[in-house]
Amino acid sequence: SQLSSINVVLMGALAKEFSQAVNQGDVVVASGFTVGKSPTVNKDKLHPCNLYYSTLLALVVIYCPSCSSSGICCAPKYTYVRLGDLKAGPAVNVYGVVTFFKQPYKSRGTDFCSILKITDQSKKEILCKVFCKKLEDHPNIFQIGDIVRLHGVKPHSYRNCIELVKTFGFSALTFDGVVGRPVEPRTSSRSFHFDQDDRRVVEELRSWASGQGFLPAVSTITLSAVEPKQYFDLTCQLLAKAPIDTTCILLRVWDGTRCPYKLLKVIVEPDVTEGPSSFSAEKESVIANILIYDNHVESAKQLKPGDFLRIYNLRAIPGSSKVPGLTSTQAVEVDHMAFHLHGGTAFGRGIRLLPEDSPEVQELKRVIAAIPGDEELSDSEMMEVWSTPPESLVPLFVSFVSLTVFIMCVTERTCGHDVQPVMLSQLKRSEPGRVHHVRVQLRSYEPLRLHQALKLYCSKCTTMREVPDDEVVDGVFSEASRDSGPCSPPTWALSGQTPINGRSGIAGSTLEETCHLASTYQNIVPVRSSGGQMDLLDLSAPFLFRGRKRYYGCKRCSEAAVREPCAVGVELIDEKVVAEALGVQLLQFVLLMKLELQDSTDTLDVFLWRDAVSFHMTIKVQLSLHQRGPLGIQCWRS
DNA sequence: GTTTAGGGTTCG
Repeated sequence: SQLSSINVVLMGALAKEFSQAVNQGDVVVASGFTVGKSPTVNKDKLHPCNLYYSTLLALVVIYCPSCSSSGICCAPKYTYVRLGDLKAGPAVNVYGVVTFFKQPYKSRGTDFCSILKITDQSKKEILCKVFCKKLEDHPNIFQIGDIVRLHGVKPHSYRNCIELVKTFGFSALTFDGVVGRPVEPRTSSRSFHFDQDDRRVVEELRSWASGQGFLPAVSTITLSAVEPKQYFDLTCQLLAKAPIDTTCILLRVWDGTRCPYKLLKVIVEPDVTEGPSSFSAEKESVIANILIYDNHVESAKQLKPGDFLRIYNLRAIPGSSKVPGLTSTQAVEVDHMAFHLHGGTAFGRGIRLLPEDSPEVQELKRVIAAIPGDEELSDSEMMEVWSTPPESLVPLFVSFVSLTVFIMCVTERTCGHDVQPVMLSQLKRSEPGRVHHVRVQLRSYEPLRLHQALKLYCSKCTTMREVPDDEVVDGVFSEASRDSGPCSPPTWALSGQTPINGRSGIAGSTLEETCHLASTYQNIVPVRSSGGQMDLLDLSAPFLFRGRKRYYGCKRCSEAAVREPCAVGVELIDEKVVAEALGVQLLQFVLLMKLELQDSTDTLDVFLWRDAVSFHMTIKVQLSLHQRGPLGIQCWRS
């Protein structure tokens, strides 16, 4: 229509309230009206449509431009029916305390189905059935005792009982049911009506329910309190997960407490594990392996390491346990506690993600933070990570998809905190060598993976090179083994006490064998036979293996030869001692990053590089999980 | 203005 006016039809209490409040010239905002044909269009030639008041949704706000008075809200009062007064008939609105619930699950039809039972002061217990395609439209219930407000539910009679079924105009708000907690509605609705009366209803239901005794004394059980054969709800953080077979997925979780029973170990391939494939022995001892079956596999697939979860109706199974997907060669562990989430939805069985800001997650975070030794990675642990072959780091960092870099301040030794920030355009015009502060936005950064930032640096010739990947190193090893002929190693090289080791005299060892040896011997120097003499490998490969760490030498600056290290009187034979003995110029691990910064005036490329061991001071880097916040590992380097 | 499910432990 070209017409710029339209009729709005109000009825009932809203019409009365509106007529008392409105004045000519007021601005009116009408929301939630339905559009219908105007029956008078032929007579009045006005707009062919009218806006009609709809009982469940209409809201009118009046604003007076001349006096700038605040808007007057003429929303109709929603009316709520006591559960004891429900009769089969048109849609109603209700409040109730949740006494039973099933997480939304995929129905055989087109929607997800939520089942809940609610009660109120009338003590009538009513079953509610909610069918919605979108998960977020379902009531967001975490535990028994939560309070729901349901709009647009239709009372039906089924087997002589009144049930409520979601109908058109359905919406749900959920509240924590604990007396004293903030009254904050959980909902995906962008707008909803909630006022002091609603608050009062929630608080009344809370205090009524607290005296009724149907709320569980402890809402969930921790790993430390779980008993064999028990069914329980577990609030926990997901650390890693791995598929077992088509009907089973493994979740590795912890809740910050130690289970008094031995926990089932499940061995899976590291390359199918999402999240770290292993943890320190200390951490492993508090990690529970949970086998998730059948219909729950689908929801488990959506979870990410770092997520906080509640698993409902988990079963603790003592004794031997057959794990699907494992071959007969893997020993079945007897007397270890296994946790199963069986198929089906009986007893509310299911998994749900808990939001970061929920009191349960806040509490869980406190408990986890208090576990000794689980602070952020120490420098040595970080170094451990950095000097590990990049491939094995990938699972650890694959989830770090967003990298935020805060330029905090330059260290006190080089400038003071009173330096005023300058714009980038100004900075680019200034003379070199001066110290500046900038306040900028990070536009992009490279590399995207932390391990890719790791380089090898020679402090003598100041060149930098990439850390070779295993394929390259493998090549050097097999090349060396082809060359190997007989040679007589010096006697000192055969002793397990010395830092020199190699399968000299026969053939060179493979990279894999060397890594294996490195777990037994403190220092492994791979060697090859060259003209009957023992020689070092090409310096493209590490010249030294110490545990999981590998050390490299500079090809340009080393004058390498196999010599006995003069380790007499030296207590610790470390990489420096070995490098010196072999005439190898040791390469340092450094971190190199490129940042693209911008402000309103210009952009600037910044290269950061630093000794990996003392990477701190100038930059504070927060690595965070992009998805849903919580972190398996939160790294703050400062 | 349809259907789905309509609570009540797997069977690994």
